[in-house]
Amino acid sequence: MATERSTPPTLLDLSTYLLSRVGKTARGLLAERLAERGLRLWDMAVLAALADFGPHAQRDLVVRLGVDPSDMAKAVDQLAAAGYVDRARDTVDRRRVSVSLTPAGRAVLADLDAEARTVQAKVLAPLDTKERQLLQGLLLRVHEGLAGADGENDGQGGQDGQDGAQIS
Amino acid sequence: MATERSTPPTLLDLSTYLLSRVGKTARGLLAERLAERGLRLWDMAVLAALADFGPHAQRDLVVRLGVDPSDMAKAVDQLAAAGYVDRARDTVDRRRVSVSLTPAGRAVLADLDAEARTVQAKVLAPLDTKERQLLQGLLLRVHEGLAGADGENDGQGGQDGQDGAQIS
DNA sequence: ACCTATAGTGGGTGCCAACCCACTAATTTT
DNA sequence: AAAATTAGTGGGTTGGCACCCACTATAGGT
Repeated sequence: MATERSTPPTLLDLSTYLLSRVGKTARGLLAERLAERGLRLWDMAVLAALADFGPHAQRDLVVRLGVDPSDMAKAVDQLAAAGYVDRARDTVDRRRVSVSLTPAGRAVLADLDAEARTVQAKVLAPLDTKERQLLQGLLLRVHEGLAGADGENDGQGGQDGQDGAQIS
Repeated sequence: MATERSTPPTLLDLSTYLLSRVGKTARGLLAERLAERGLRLWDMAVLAALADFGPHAQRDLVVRLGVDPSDMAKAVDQLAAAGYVDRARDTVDRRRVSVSLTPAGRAVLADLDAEARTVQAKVLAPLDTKERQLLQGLLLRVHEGLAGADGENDGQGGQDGQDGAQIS
């Protein structure tokens, strides 16, 4: 029988395609794990930001992660409900809400990180250690490039422009 | 002022994250271009499949690309309306609809391919030619690994399982 | 012919990401 | 102290993807 599941070479030849395809799979697998804990991908991003940079005003999280303030509010809300972060009004500027990681939050993050690495191992299975590092390095540079050159937000009519620095 | 847009190192250290992030950007940029022509990412996949493997019964496209038959119907419908593919009932088995690329379709595909390469150039800007090839090779292997290892459609309980070979 | 299986379609669902606006509360400016 | 600005929220919209079911038309087996 002819038609097995095979991707058209035209596509396979496009790094863009591979990137997008593999990326999506990776994202999907990870998201699946996170979902088991009732979290989404960028709840993890928030936790990571707090862990790496310490407590943030919610506003700063918004800036750092490039999400809509309104969405951030929802995310933080959820994380607070789960006990992973604390929300406290800033004493000096009482408009601000200072968000900080709880021990539970730190623990979950470690957990998620472990999960991520498991997924990673699965996804990158065909590569040996050296190659993985190579890939990591290349991706990192590409990522940095994107962050910098993101420049021309031509704001085309599109209703779902994905400029920002979204995670999920 | 402190908080500039910087991604938490915890995340940057995860290839999974980079993959997903960069992949998403790539996808986004490409999708944006396609959208200008009223196409979506996997309209392109359909065109590519037809170009690479010749006319397909719609059913075979479904198998090859791993999409829902119903969704394929819609996609083909749209492509046909745009004049990029021809739909003809198979003379031997009149249940089947044979889908083939029109010259217009072929032209658009070439066009899209060019667009994709433009996007690619932008995304991979930080890398030199050799590195791009390296990346391409690594991704290709990872992709193959995923295709193979995904093995059985385990039909996990998940509500949005992303098994298949989806493009978009 | 009858029954079952297969190809394609149409309609509709749930989920999630990304946005946007209107509103409150607190703060800074004048 | 009024006006303007900024932080956070709540509510709701849009669009895409993946999925599923019911239905028609055609084939094939017996």
